[in-house]
Amino acid sequence: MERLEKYYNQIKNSPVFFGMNDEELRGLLECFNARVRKYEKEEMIIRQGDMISNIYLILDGAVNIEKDSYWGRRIIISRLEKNDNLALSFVGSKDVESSVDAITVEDTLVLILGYEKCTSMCQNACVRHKVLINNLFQILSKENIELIQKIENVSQKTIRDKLMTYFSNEAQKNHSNTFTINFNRQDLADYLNVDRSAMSFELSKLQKEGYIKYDKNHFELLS
Amino acid sequence: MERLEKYYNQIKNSPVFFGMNDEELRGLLECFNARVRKYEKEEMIIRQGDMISNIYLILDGAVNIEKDSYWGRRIIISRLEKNDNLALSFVGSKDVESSVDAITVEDTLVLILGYEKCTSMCQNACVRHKVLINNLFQILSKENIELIQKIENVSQKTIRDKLMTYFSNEAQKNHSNTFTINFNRQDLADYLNVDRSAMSFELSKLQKEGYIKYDKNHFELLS
DNA sequence: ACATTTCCGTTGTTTTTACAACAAAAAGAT
DNA sequence: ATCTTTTTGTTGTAAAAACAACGGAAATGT
Repeated sequence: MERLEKYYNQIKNSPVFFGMNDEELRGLLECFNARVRKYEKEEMIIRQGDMISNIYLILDGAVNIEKDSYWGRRIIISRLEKNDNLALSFVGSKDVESSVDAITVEDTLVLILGYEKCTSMCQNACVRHKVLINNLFQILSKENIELIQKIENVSQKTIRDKLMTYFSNEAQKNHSNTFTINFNRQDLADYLNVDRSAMSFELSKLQKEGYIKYDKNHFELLS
Repeated sequence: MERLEKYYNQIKNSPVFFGMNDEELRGLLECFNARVRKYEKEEMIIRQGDMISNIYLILDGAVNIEKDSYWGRRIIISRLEKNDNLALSFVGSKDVESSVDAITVEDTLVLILGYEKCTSMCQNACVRHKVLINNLFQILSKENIELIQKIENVSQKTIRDKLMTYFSNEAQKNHSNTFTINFNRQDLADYLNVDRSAMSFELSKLQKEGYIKYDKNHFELLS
Protein backbone atom coordinates (compact mmCIF):
# COMPACT_ATOMS: atom_id res chain seq x y z
CA MET A 1 0.00 0.00 0.00
CA GLU A 2 2.86 2.36 0.58
CA ARG A 3 3.76 1.78 -3.01
CA LEU A 4 0.37 3.05 -4.01
CA GLU A 5 0.98 6.24 -2.08
CA LYS A 6 4.27 6.69 -3.84
CA TYR A 7 2.52 6.81 -7.18
CA TYR A 8 -0.56 8.64 -6.00
CA ASN A 9 0.14 11.81 -7.91
CA GLN A 10 0.78 10.03 -11.15
CA ILE A 11 -2.36 7.98 -10.68
CA LYS A 12 -4.39 11.06 -9.97
CA ASN A 13 -3.19 12.69 -13.17
CA SER A 14 -3.84 9.73 -15.41
CA PRO A 15 -6.71 9.95 -17.90
CA VAL A 16 -8.59 7.14 -16.20
CA PHE A 17 -9.25 9.28 -13.17
CA PHE A 18 -9.61 12.59 -14.91
CA GLY A 19 -11.97 15.01 -13.20
CA MET A 20 -11.96 13.37 -9.77
CA ASN A 21 -11.01 15.11 -6.58
CA ASP A 22 -8.93 13.46 -3.89
CA GLU A 23 -11.85 12.23 -1.92
CA GLU A 24 -13.48 10.59 -4.90
CA LEU A 25 -10.28 9.05 -6.11
CA ARG A 26 -9.36 7.58 -2.74
CA GLY A 27 -12.82 6.18 -2.37
CA LEU A 28 -12.61 4.66 -5.81
CA LEU A 29 -9.21 3.11 -5.22
CA GLU A 30 -10.48 1.49 -2.09
CA CYS A 31 -13.75 0.34 -3.60
CA PHE A 32 -11.91 -1.19 -6.55
CA ASN A 33 -9.36 -2.82 -4.31
CA ALA A 34 -6.50 -1.06 -6.06
CA ARG A 35 -3.03 -2.52 -5.82
CA VAL A 36 0.34 -2.05 -7.45
CA ARG A 37 2.18 -5.01 -8.91
CA LYS A 38 5.61 -5.31 -10.37
CA TYR A 39 6.26 -7.50 -13.39
CA GLU A 40 9.72 -8.62 -14.48
CA LYS A 41 11.01 -8.18 -18.00
CA GLU A 42 9.34 -10.54 -20.49
CA GLU A 43 6.65 -11.51 -18.02
CA MET A 44 3.10 -12.10 -19.20
CA ILE A 45 0.46 -9.87 -17.69
CA ILE A 46 -2.32 -11.29 -19.81
CA ARG A 47 -2.46 -14.45 -21.88
CA GLN A 48 -4.61 -15.30 -24.82
CA GLY A 49 -7.75 -16.92 -23.46
CA ASP A 50 -7.77 -15.10 -20.12
CA MET A 51 -10.99 -13.58 -18.90
CA ILE A 52 -10.24 -10.00 -17.97
CA SER A 53 -12.06 -8.34 -15.12
CA ASN A 54 -9.39 -5.90 -14.00
CA ILE A 55 -8.48 -2.46 -15.18
CA TYR A 56 -4.73 -2.23 -15.71
CA LEU A 57 -2.86 1.06 -15.71
CA ILE A 58 0.84 1.10 -16.53
CA LEU A 59 2.67 3.21 -13.98
CA ASP A 60 6.13 2.60 -15.39
CA GLY A 61 7.72 0.39 -18.02
CA ALA A 62 6.54 -0.90 -21.38
CA VAL A 63 4.24 -3.64 -22.59
CA ASN A 64 3.70 -5.31 -25.94
CA ILE A 65 0.27 -6.41 -27.05
CA GLU A 66 1.06 -9.44 -29.17
CA LYS A 67 -0.47 -12.34 -30.94
CA ASP A 68 1.20 -15.47 -32.19
CA SER A 69 -0.14 -16.60 -35.52
CA TYR A 70 -0.26 -20.36 -35.96
CA TRP A 71 3.19 -20.82 -37.29
CA GLY A 72 5.40 -19.03 -34.93
CA ARG A 73 5.07 -15.62 -36.52
CA ARG A 74 4.72 -12.92 -33.94
CA ILE A 75 2.45 -9.95 -34.53
CA ILE A 76 2.92 -6.89 -32.35
CA ILE A 77 -0.41 -5.15 -32.27
CA SER A 78 0.63 -2.25 -30.10
CA ARG A 79 3.25 -1.00 -27.71
CA LEU A 80 1.92 0.46 -24.49
CA GLU A 81 3.75 2.68 -22.06
CA LYS A 82 3.46 4.81 -18.95
CA ASN A 83 -0.11 5.97 -18.31
CA ASP A 84 -1.58 3.61 -20.88
CA ASN A 85 -4.29 1.12 -20.10
CA LEU A 86 -4.17 -2.55 -20.87
CA ALA A 87 -6.85 -4.71 -22.45
CA LEU A 88 -9.64 -2.29 -21.65
CA SER A 89 -11.76 -3.62 -24.47
CA PHE A 90 -11.88 -7.04 -22.88
CA VAL A 91 -13.18 -5.52 -19.68
CA GLY A 92 -15.94 -3.80 -21.60
CA SER A 93 -16.93 -6.89 -23.55
CA LYS A 94 -18.51 -9.21 -21.05
CA ASP A 95 -17.80 -12.89 -21.48
CA VAL A 96 -15.19 -12.38 -24.17
CA GLU A 97 -11.80 -13.83 -23.48
CA SER A 98 -8.63 -12.05 -24.46
CA SER A 99 -7.47 -12.75 -27.99
CA VAL A 100 -4.02 -11.35 -27.29
CA ASP A 101 -1.04 -11.58 -24.97
CA ALA A 102 0.29 -8.67 -22.96
CA ILE A 103 4.03 -9.08 -22.36
CA THR A 104 6.35 -6.69 -20.58
CA VAL A 105 9.29 -5.40 -22.59
CA GLU A 106 11.15 -4.35 -19.45
CA ASP A 107 10.49 -4.31 -15.72
CA THR A 108 7.05 -2.81 -15.40
CA LEU A 109 4.85 -1.45 -12.66
CA VAL A 110 1.10 -1.78 -13.03
CA LEU A 111 -1.86 -0.47 -11.09
CA ILE A 112 -4.64 -3.03 -10.95
CA LEU A 113 -8.28 -2.29 -10.19
CA GLY A 114 -10.82 -5.05 -9.61
CA TYR A 115 -13.42 -3.62 -11.91
CA GLU A 116 -15.95 -6.40 -11.77
CA LYS A 117 -16.07 -6.61 -8.02
CA CYS A 118 -16.91 -2.98 -7.58
CA THR A 119 -19.45 -2.66 -10.34
CA SER A 120 -21.40 -5.61 -9.08
CA MET A 121 -21.40 -4.22 -5.55
CA CYS A 122 -22.28 -0.62 -6.08
CA GLN A 123 -24.08 -1.17 -9.37
CA ASN A 124 -24.08 2.12 -11.14
CA ALA A 125 -25.09 3.83 -7.99
CA CYS A 126 -21.99 5.74 -7.03
CA VAL A 127 -21.06 9.00 -8.67
CA ARG A 128 -17.42 8.04 -9.03
CA HIS A 129 -18.34 5.19 -11.24
CA LYS A 130 -20.15 7.48 -13.60
CA VAL A 131 -17.13 9.69 -14.04
CA LEU A 132 -14.94 6.65 -14.45
CA ILE A 133 -16.96 5.09 -17.21
CA ASN A 134 -17.06 8.38 -19.01
CA ASN A 135 -13.28 8.43 -18.93
CA LEU A 136 -13.09 4.83 -20.04
CA PHE A 137 -15.26 5.65 -23.00
CA GLN A 138 -12.89 8.38 -24.07
CA ILE A 139 -9.80 6.26 -23.56
CA LEU A 140 -11.29 3.47 -25.59
CA SER A 141 -12.11 5.95 -28.34
CA LYS A 142 -8.48 6.96 -28.53
CA GLU A 143 -7.37 3.34 -28.61
CA ASN A 144 -9.78 2.72 -31.41
CA ILE A 145 -8.38 5.54 -33.47
CA GLU A 146 -4.86 4.31 -32.88
CA LEU A 147 -5.81 0.83 -34.04
CA ILE A 148 -7.18 2.36 -37.22
CA GLN A 149 -3.91 4.16 -37.68
CA LYS A 150 -2.05 0.93 -37.20
CA ILE A 151 -4.20 -0.71 -39.85
CA GLU A 152 -3.24 2.13 -42.13
CA ASN A 153 0.40 1.47 -41.38
CA VAL A 154 0.44 -2.22 -42.11
CA SER A 155 -1.83 -1.78 -45.11
CA GLN A 156 0.79 0.07 -47.10
CA LYS A 157 2.04 -1.78 -50.13
CA THR A 158 5.79 -1.78 -49.73
CA ILE A 159 8.15 -1.91 -46.77
CA ARG A 160 9.29 1.54 -47.70
CA ASP A 161 5.76 2.90 -47.57
CA LYS A 162 5.10 1.21 -44.25
CA LEU A 163 8.22 2.75 -42.77
CA MET A 164 7.51 6.22 -44.09
CA THR A 165 3.89 6.11 -42.95
CA TYR A 166 5.00 5.00 -39.53
CA PHE A 167 7.68 7.68 -39.35
CA SER A 168 5.26 10.39 -40.40
CA ASN A 169 2.90 9.40 -37.65
CA GLU A 170 5.67 9.35 -35.08
CA ALA A 171 6.92 12.75 -36.20
CA GLN A 172 3.42 14.12 -35.95
CA LYS A 173 2.93 12.70 -32.47
CA ASN A 174 6.22 14.29 -31.46
CA HIS A 175 5.52 17.63 -33.16
CA SER A 176 8.97 17.44 -34.69
CA ASN A 177 10.91 15.94 -37.54
CA THR A 178 13.15 14.11 -35.13
CA PHE A 179 12.04 11.45 -32.73
CA THR A 180 13.26 8.43 -30.84
CA ILE A 181 11.41 5.16 -31.11
CA ASN A 182 11.13 2.56 -28.41
CA PHE A 183 11.18 -0.47 -30.66
CA ASN A 184 14.30 -2.39 -31.47
CA ARG A 185 14.58 -3.54 -35.08
CA GLN A 186 12.95 -6.92 -34.59
CA ASP A 187 10.03 -5.42 -32.71
CA LEU A 188 9.56 -2.72 -35.30
CA ALA A 189 9.53 -5.38 -38.00
CA ASP A 190 6.96 -7.40 -36.09
CA TYR A 191 4.90 -4.26 -35.62
CA LEU A 192 4.99 -3.30 -39.30
CA ASN A 193 4.60 -6.91 -40.19
CA VAL A 194 7.66 -7.29 -42.38
CA ASP A 195 10.90 -9.24 -42.37
CA ARG A 196 13.55 -7.70 -40.16
CA SER A 197 16.47 -8.01 -42.54
CA ALA A 198 14.48 -6.70 -45.47
CA MET A 199 13.46 -3.78 -43.31
CA SER A 200 17.03 -3.08 -42.25
CA PHE A 201 18.01 -3.07 -45.88
CA GLU A 202 15.22 -0.65 -46.74
CA LEU A 203 16.23 1.61 -43.86
CA SER A 204 19.75 2.02 -45.16
CA LYS A 205 18.44 2.59 -48.64
CA LEU A 206 16.14 5.33 -47.38
CA GLN A 207 19.10 6.93 -45.68
CA LYS A 208 21.36 6.68 -48.71
CA GLU A 209 18.69 8.24 -50.87
CA GLY A 210 18.36 11.09 -48.41
CA TYR A 211 14.83 10.57 -47.14
CA ILE A 212 15.77 9.94 -43.54
CA LYS A 213 18.73 10.04 -41.20
CA TYR A 214 19.08 7.77 -38.24
CA ASP A 215 21.43 6.73 -35.53
CA LYS A 216 20.32 3.68 -33.61
CA ASN A 217 16.80 4.49 -32.51
CA HIS A 218 16.88 8.19 -33.17
CA PHE A 219 15.36 9.18 -36.49
CA GLU A 220 15.05 12.33 -38.55
CA LEU A 221 12.67 12.87 -41.43
CA LEU A 222 14.35 14.88 -44.19
CA SER A 223 12.00 15.11 -47.17
CA MET B 1 -40.90 11.72 -37.85
CA GLU B 2 -43.27 9.07 -39.09
CA ARG B 3 -40.24 7.29 -40.41
CA LEU B 4 -38.81 7.21 -36.95
CA GLU B 5 -41.96 5.55 -35.68
CA LYS B 6 -41.72 2.97 -38.41
CA TYR B 7 -38.36 1.87 -37.10
CA TYR B 8 -39.10 2.34 -33.44
CA ASN B 9 -39.00 -1.32 -32.56
CA GLN B 10 -35.73 -1.90 -34.28
CA ILE B 11 -34.26 1.15 -32.62
CA LYS B 12 -35.46 0.01 -29.25
CA ASN B 13 -33.78 -3.36 -29.68
CA SER B 14 -30.46 -2.01 -30.83
CA PRO B 15 -27.49 -2.29 -28.46
CA VAL B 16 -27.18 1.48 -28.16
CA PHE B 17 -30.42 1.69 -26.26
CA PHE B 18 -30.18 -1.56 -24.38
CA GLY B 19 -31.84 -1.53 -21.01
CA MET B 20 -34.10 1.45 -21.59
CA ASN B 21 -37.84 1.41 -21.23
CA ASP B 22 -40.13 3.19 -23.65
CA GLU B 23 -40.37 6.33 -21.61
CA GLU B 24 -36.62 6.69 -21.30
CA LEU B 25 -36.02 5.92 -24.93
CA ARG B 26 -38.58 8.38 -26.19
CA GLY B 27 -37.17 11.04 -23.93
CA LEU B 28 -33.71 10.32 -25.18
CA LEU B 29 -34.69 10.42 -28.83
CA GLU B 30 -36.28 13.78 -28.31
CA CYS B 31 -33.47 15.18 -26.23
CA PHE B 32 -30.92 14.07 -28.83
CA ASN B 33 -32.99 15.43 -31.66
CA ALA B 34 -33.16 12.03 -33.34
CA ARG B 35 -33.92 11.84 -37.05
CA VAL B 36 -33.81 9.29 -39.82
CA ARG B 37 -31.95 10.04 -43.02
CA LYS B 38 -31.69 8.12 -46.22
CA TYR B 39 -28.44 7.93 -48.15
CA GLU B 40 -28.16 6.82 -51.76
CA LYS B 41 -25.77 4.15 -52.93
CA GLU B 42 -22.14 5.34 -52.92
CA GLU B 43 -22.98 8.43 -50.91
CA MET B 44 -20.59 9.70 -48.28
CA ILE B 45 -21.93 9.85 -44.75
CA ILE B 46 -18.62 10.97 -43.27
CA ARG B 47 -15.52 12.34 -44.96
CA GLN B 48 -11.97 12.34 -43.79
CA GLY B 49 -11.45 15.54 -41.83
CA ASP B 50 -15.02 15.90 -40.60
CA MET B 51 -15.64 16.69 -36.97
CA ILE B 52 -18.14 14.15 -35.69
CA SER B 53 -20.66 15.09 -33.07
CA ASN B 54 -23.47 12.76 -34.01
CA ILE B 55 -24.17 9.19 -33.12
CA TYR B 56 -25.04 7.21 -36.24
CA LEU B 57 -26.98 3.97 -36.15
CA ILE B 58 -27.50 2.03 -39.36
CA LEU B 59 -31.13 1.00 -39.64
CA ASP B 60 -30.81 -0.65 -43.01
CA GLY B 61 -28.18 -1.00 -45.72
CA ALA B 62 -24.40 -1.29 -45.65
CA VAL B 63 -21.50 1.09 -45.19
CA ASN B 64 -17.79 0.86 -45.85
CA ILE B 65 -15.27 2.52 -43.57
CA GLU B 66 -12.49 3.39 -45.97
CA LYS B 67 -9.30 5.28 -46.29
CA ASP B 68 -7.49 6.32 -49.42
CA SER B 69 -3.76 6.04 -49.14
CA TYR B 70 -1.81 8.71 -51.01
CA TRP B 71 -1.57 6.92 -54.27
CA GLY B 72 -5.04 5.93 -55.05
CA ARG B 73 -5.01 2.67 -53.17
CA ARG B 74 -8.19 2.08 -51.25
CA ILE B 75 -8.16 0.44 -47.85
CA ILE B 76 -11.41 -0.93 -46.51
CA ILE B 77 -11.12 -0.86 -42.75
CA SER B 78 -14.49 -2.35 -41.99
CA ARG B 79 -17.90 -3.12 -43.40
CA LEU B 80 -20.81 -2.03 -41.24
CA GLU B 81 -24.38 -3.20 -41.49
CA LYS B 82 -27.80 -3.09 -39.89
CA ASN B 83 -27.66 -2.18 -36.20
CA ASP B 84 -24.02 -1.15 -36.35
CA ASN B 85 -22.80 2.24 -35.24
CA LEU B 86 -20.69 4.56 -37.29
CA ALA B 87 -17.58 6.45 -36.24
CA LEU B 88 -18.33 6.19 -32.54
CA SER B 89 -14.69 6.62 -31.65
CA PHE B 90 -14.62 10.06 -33.16
CA VAL B 91 -17.55 11.07 -31.02
CA GLY B 92 -15.71 9.90 -27.93
CA SER B 93 -12.46 11.64 -28.83
CA LYS B 94 -13.14 15.31 -28.47
CA ASP B 95 -11.51 17.59 -31.01
CA VAL B 96 -10.28 14.77 -33.19
CA GLU B 97 -11.37 14.84 -36.79
CA SER B 98 -12.28 11.71 -38.64
CA SER B 99 -9.38 9.94 -40.28
CA VAL B 100 -11.66 7.83 -42.45
CA ASP B 101 -14.51 8.01 -44.92
CA ALA B 102 -17.86 6.30 -44.42
CA ILE B 103 -19.42 5.42 -47.77
CA THR B 104 -22.66 3.58 -48.38
CA VAL B 105 -22.44 0.39 -50.41
CA GLU B 106 -26.13 0.45 -51.21
CA ASP B 107 -29.12 2.62 -50.32
CA THR B 108 -28.89 3.03 -46.58
CA LEU B 109 -31.08 4.32 -43.78
CA VAL B 110 -29.40 5.91 -40.78
CA LEU B 111 -30.62 7.12 -37.42
CA ILE B 112 -28.80 10.24 -36.34
CA LEU B 113 -28.55 11.55 -32.79
CA GLY B 114 -27.09 14.96 -31.99
CA TYR B 115 -24.85 13.74 -29.23
CA GLU B 116 -23.03 16.94 -28.47
CA LYS B 117 -26.09 19.10 -28.19
CA CYS B 118 -27.67 16.95 -25.57
CA THR B 119 -24.63 16.29 -23.44
CA SER B 120 -23.84 19.94 -23.19
CA MET B 121 -27.41 20.72 -22.19
CA CYS B 122 -28.15 18.08 -19.63
CA GLN B 123 -24.54 17.52 -18.65
CA ASN B 124 -24.39 14.11 -17.09
CA ALA B 125 -27.45 14.86 -15.08
CA CYS B 126 -30.04 12.67 -16.70
CA VAL B 127 -30.28 8.99 -15.96
CA ARG B 128 -30.77 8.06 -19.61
CA HIS B 129 -27.42 9.47 -20.46
CA LYS B 130 -25.76 7.25 -17.91
CA VAL B 131 -27.26 4.13 -19.39
CA LEU B 132 -26.38 5.32 -22.86
CA ILE B 133 -22.72 5.88 -22.16
CA ASN B 134 -22.51 2.50 -20.52
CA ASN B 135 -23.83 0.97 -23.72
CA LEU B 136 -21.48 3.04 -25.83
CA PHE B 137 -18.58 1.78 -23.78
CA GLN B 138 -19.55 -1.80 -24.49
CA ILE B 139 -20.13 -1.19 -28.17
CA LEU B 140 -16.77 0.47 -28.51
CA SER B 141 -15.18 -2.48 -26.75
CA LYS B 142 -16.59 -4.82 -29.34
CA GLU B 143 -15.43 -2.58 -32.17
CA ASN B 144 -12.01 -2.56 -30.65
CA ILE B 145 -11.85 -6.32 -30.54
CA GLU B 146 -12.98 -6.52 -34.14
CA LEU B 147 -10.28 -4.12 -35.21
CA ILE B 148 -7.74 -6.33 -33.51
CA GLN B 149 -9.13 -9.26 -35.41
CA LYS B 150 -8.83 -7.33 -38.62
CA ILE B 151 -5.21 -6.58 -37.85
CA GLU B 152 -4.72 -10.29 -37.39
CA ASN B 153 -6.26 -10.89 -40.79
CA VAL B 154 -4.17 -8.47 -42.77
CA SER B 155 -1.05 -9.45 -40.85
CA GLN B 156 -0.97 -12.92 -42.30
CA LYS B 157 1.96 -13.60 -44.56
CA THR B 158 0.39 -14.92 -47.74
CA ILE B 159 -2.84 -14.23 -49.59
CA ARG B 160 -3.83 -17.80 -48.86
CA ASP B 161 -3.35 -17.32 -45.12
CA LYS B 162 -5.29 -14.08 -45.18
CA LEU B 163 -8.18 -15.73 -46.94
CA MET B 164 -8.26 -18.75 -44.68
CA THR B 165 -8.02 -16.63 -41.53
CA TYR B 166 -10.85 -14.47 -42.79
CA PHE B 167 -12.96 -17.50 -43.70
CA SER B 168 -12.39 -19.11 -40.33
CA ASN B 169 -13.58 -15.99 -38.61
CA GLU B 170 -16.64 -15.75 -40.81
CA ALA B 171 -17.49 -19.41 -40.24
CA GLN B 172 -17.15 -18.90 -36.53
CA LYS B 173 -19.39 -15.84 -36.57
CA ASN B 174 -21.95 -17.85 -38.50
CA HIS B 175 -21.65 -20.97 -36.35
CA SER B 176 -21.38 -23.00 -39.51
CA ASN B 177 -18.95 -24.11 -42.16
CA THR B 178 -20.96 -22.38 -44.82
CA PHE B 179 -21.57 -18.69 -45.04
CA THR B 180 -22.33 -15.92 -47.47
CA ILE B 181 -20.17 -12.85 -47.56
CA ASN B 182 -21.30 -9.39 -48.39
CA PHE B 183 -18.17 -8.26 -50.17
CA ASN B 184 -17.70 -8.47 -53.89
CA ARG B 185 -14.23 -9.56 -55.00
CA GLN B 186 -12.76 -6.10 -55.29
CA ASP B 187 -14.02 -5.10 -51.87
CA LEU B 188 -12.76 -8.28 -50.29
CA ALA B 189 -9.36 -7.66 -51.84
CA ASP B 190 -9.33 -4.11 -50.51
CA TYR B 191 -10.35 -5.40 -47.12
CA LEU B 192 -7.64 -8.06 -47.00
CA ASN B 193 -5.26 -5.63 -48.57
CA VAL B 194 -4.24 -7.71 -51.57
CA ASP B 195 -4.49 -7.53 -55.33
CA ARG B 196 -7.86 -8.64 -56.65
CA SER B 197 -6.62 -10.78 -59.51
CA ALA B 198 -4.03 -12.49 -57.35
CA MET B 199 -6.74 -13.17 -54.81
CA SER B 200 -9.07 -14.61 -57.44
CA PHE B 201 -6.29 -16.89 -58.56
CA GLU B 202 -5.65 -18.03 -55.00
CA LEU B 203 -9.35 -18.67 -54.48
CA SER B 204 -9.54 -21.05 -57.40
CA LYS B 205 -6.39 -22.76 -56.24
CA LEU B 206 -7.86 -23.27 -52.79
CA GLN B 207 -10.92 -24.78 -54.39
CA LYS B 208 -8.94 -27.07 -56.68
CA GLU B 209 -6.89 -28.29 -53.74
CA GLY B 210 -10.07 -29.03 -51.83
CA TYR B 211 -9.80 -26.57 -48.98
CA ILE B 212 -12.90 -24.61 -49.85
CA LYS B 213 -15.89 -24.66 -52.14
CA TYR B 214 -17.60 -21.57 -53.38
CA ASP B 215 -20.24 -20.32 -55.73
CA LYS B 216 -20.26 -16.59 -56.16
CA ASN B 217 -20.41 -15.21 -52.63
CA HIS B 218 -21.39 -18.39 -50.88
CA PHE B 219 -18.47 -20.26 -49.32
CA GLU B 220 -17.91 -23.56 -47.62
CA LEU B 221 -14.92 -24.51 -45.52
CA LEU B 222 -13.94 -28.11 -46.14
CA SER B 223 -10.77 -28.90 -44.21
C1' DA C 1 -33.95 -9.71 -76.63
C1' DC C 2 -30.10 -6.89 -77.23
C1' DA C 3 -26.57 -3.77 -75.96
C1' DT C 4 -23.76 -2.01 -72.32
C1' DT C 5 -21.45 -2.09 -68.27
C1' DT C 6 -19.64 -4.23 -64.35
C1' DC C 7 -17.54 -8.10 -62.27
C1' DC C 8 -14.64 -12.11 -62.19
C1' DG C 9 -11.04 -15.48 -63.48
C1' DT C 10 -6.69 -16.50 -66.00
C1' DT C 11 -2.04 -15.89 -67.56
C1' DG C 12 2.67 -13.96 -68.20
C1' DT C 13 5.96 -10.53 -66.56
C1' DT C 14 8.12 -7.54 -63.27
C1' DT C 15 8.71 -6.06 -58.69
C1' DT C 16 9.01 -6.89 -54.00
C1' DT C 17 9.45 -9.73 -50.13
C1' DA C 18 10.82 -13.49 -47.24
C1' DC C 19 14.34 -16.40 -45.96
C1' DA C 20 18.88 -18.04 -44.90
C1' DA C 21 23.44 -17.33 -43.86
C1' DC C 22 26.87 -14.55 -42.32
C1' DA C 23 29.73 -10.48 -40.74
C1' DA C 24 30.00 -6.42 -38.03
C1' DA C 25 28.69 -3.82 -34.20
C1' DA C 26 26.87 -3.13 -29.72
C1' DA C 27 25.63 -4.49 -25.20
C1' DG C 28 26.25 -7.18 -21.17
C1' DA C 29 28.77 -10.27 -18.04
C1' DT C 30 32.76 -11.68 -15.48
C1' DA D 1 39.75 -5.76 -20.70
C1' DT D 2 38.17 -10.02 -22.51
C1' DC D 3 34.65 -13.08 -23.57
C1' DT D 4 29.85 -13.99 -24.62
C1' DT D 5 25.48 -12.85 -26.20
C1' DT D 6 22.39 -10.01 -28.55
C1' DT D 7 21.34 -6.88 -32.04
C1' DT D 8 21.90 -4.99 -36.55
C1' DG D 9 23.31 -4.66 -41.44
C1' DT D 10 24.41 -6.99 -45.94
C1' DT D 11 23.99 -10.12 -49.67
C1' DG D 12 22.15 -13.73 -52.74
C1' DT D 13 18.31 -16.71 -53.83
C1' DA D 14 13.74 -18.47 -53.95
C1' DA D 15 8.97 -17.48 -53.31
C1' DA D 16 5.14 -14.62 -53.56
C1' DA D 17 2.69 -10.59 -54.89
C1' DA D 18 1.53 -6.75 -57.80
C1' DC D 19 0.50 -5.33 -62.18
C1' DA D 20 -1.26 -5.29 -66.80
C1' DA D 21 -3.92 -7.13 -70.25
C1' DC D 22 -7.58 -9.77 -71.76
C1' DG D 23 -11.76 -12.86 -72.40
C1' DG D 24 -15.83 -14.51 -70.61
C1' DA D 25 -19.74 -14.31 -67.36
C1' DA D 26 -23.12 -11.99 -65.07
C1' DA D 27 -25.82 -8.14 -64.13
C1' DT D 28 -28.12 -4.01 -65.60
C1' DG D 29 -30.63 -1.01 -68.52
C1' DT D 30 -33.57 -0.16 -72.44
